[in-house]
Amino acid sequence: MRMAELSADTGVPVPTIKYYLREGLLPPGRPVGRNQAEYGPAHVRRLKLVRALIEYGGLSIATARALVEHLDDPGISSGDLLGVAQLTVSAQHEPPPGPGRDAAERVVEDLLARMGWHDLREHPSLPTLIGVVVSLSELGREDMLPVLDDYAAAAERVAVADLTVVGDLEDRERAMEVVVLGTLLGDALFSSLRRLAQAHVTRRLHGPPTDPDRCDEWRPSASG
Amino acid sequence: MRMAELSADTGVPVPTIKYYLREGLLPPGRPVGRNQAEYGPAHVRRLKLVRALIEYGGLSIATARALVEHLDDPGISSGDLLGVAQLTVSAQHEPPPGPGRDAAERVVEDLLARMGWHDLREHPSLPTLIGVVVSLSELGREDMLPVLDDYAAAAERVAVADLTVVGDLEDRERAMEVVVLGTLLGDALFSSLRRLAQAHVTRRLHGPPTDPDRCDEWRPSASG
DNA sequence: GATAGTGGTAAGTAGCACTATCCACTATCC
DNA sequence: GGATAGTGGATAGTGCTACTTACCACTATC
Repeated sequence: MRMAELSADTGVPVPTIKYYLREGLLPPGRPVGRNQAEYGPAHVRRLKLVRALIEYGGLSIATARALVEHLDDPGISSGDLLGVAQLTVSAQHEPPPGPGRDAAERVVEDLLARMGWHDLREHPSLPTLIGVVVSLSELGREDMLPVLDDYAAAAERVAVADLTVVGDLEDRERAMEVVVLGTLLGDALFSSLRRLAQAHVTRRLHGPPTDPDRCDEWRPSASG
Repeated sequence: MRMAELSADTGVPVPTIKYYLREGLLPPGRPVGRNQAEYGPAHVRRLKLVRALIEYGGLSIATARALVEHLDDPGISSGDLLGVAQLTVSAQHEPPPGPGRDAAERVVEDLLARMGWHDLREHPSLPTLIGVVVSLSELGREDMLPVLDDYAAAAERVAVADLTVVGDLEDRERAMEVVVLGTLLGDALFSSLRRLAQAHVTRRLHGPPTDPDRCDEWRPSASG
């Protein structure tokens, strides 16, 4: 398989494939002659994986590279990879110190205690969680904090489902892929479902949108 | 209140405030003299809101502007705003047509039917959902599709919690804010909680990460 | 033997989110 | 009342990212 076929199979333009090769997102093909190389199904797969991570997982090129490097690393377990995937994907939003932050930390600590989630003080997602709570408090929206318990319960349910799928696999390479895809595409999956569920629940509670002139705002048009 | 105080209260640099004023993210102050203007608490609030939307909601400047424009629009209900918020925040990922897409559409349709979610055919989040399913199928990860039911059930639980908070409010302006914040910061909130839950569940099932040398990869360091 | 395609590299581009600089003017402090 | 810092407003520039274009010597194919 040459580059044109690789491009056709994945929908990724040839110059972009060259770029990904340069950036190490895609391993080079098996060289065959001075300026010819052979690509296989593994390249198609990797390219689709990278595109999915970037498009739906919202990863940057650099983050995607870090992830696929770990994917190729034989000395890493799927549990470790989960941590790496989580780290690479969590933007570090260190909230500014102050009384607001201290209060938010207490809120989050209490939540973790209620859930029975222990020893997560070092987790890279904690600062983001605390930062969101700080923002909500500064905006005077403490009335939104009680939903944290519902969110956490739902999150635990999702996590159990995630880990169950991984647990069924003994093939290490596949397990790693499931971890990465589950962590990253799972976010996109869940937020889509959340929006759909919101629409469903809203309609059940309040009926359809009140202003018929605005229904077209649900369609893809402007202001994206 | 002058610009310097506005900057001090929010942590946003003065040139950035000027930029936001130019871009319409922040309404101009009440003019007082030829080159002086007065800002109030509403400006502080709006600025914090915008920062939260951008930082934790991941919105672009253009999307944030579209949202705050709708926030100021008196002729829009909170139900409509939910739709607008969802639309502005959902990146439109139209998956390419083909047999893979048809199959994915059927998978999603069945899921919606099982959940009892009707009349969502036009919802802007559907293409994203279908796109993720297409990606998973193309990567041969159909074994991840069964978790969709768990995700959807969790999403419904979260949506009910979301809408309950909104329903408690009669003040329209506050309700709109809750909708926007809930939709956008809720994503960040939930994915943080999901990662924490994954860590918790993983540890309960498999014990701590196997390779102690890799534990430092949980800390913020490289490869972001 | 003409043409299209190949791998590889260097340079260019478009968009985004600021940031710097300048301006005439004003408020404030000594 | 004069120096200084700050104001609103505009234009231009910056740094980054994710490609895209252009070019090269070479090769496969018609």
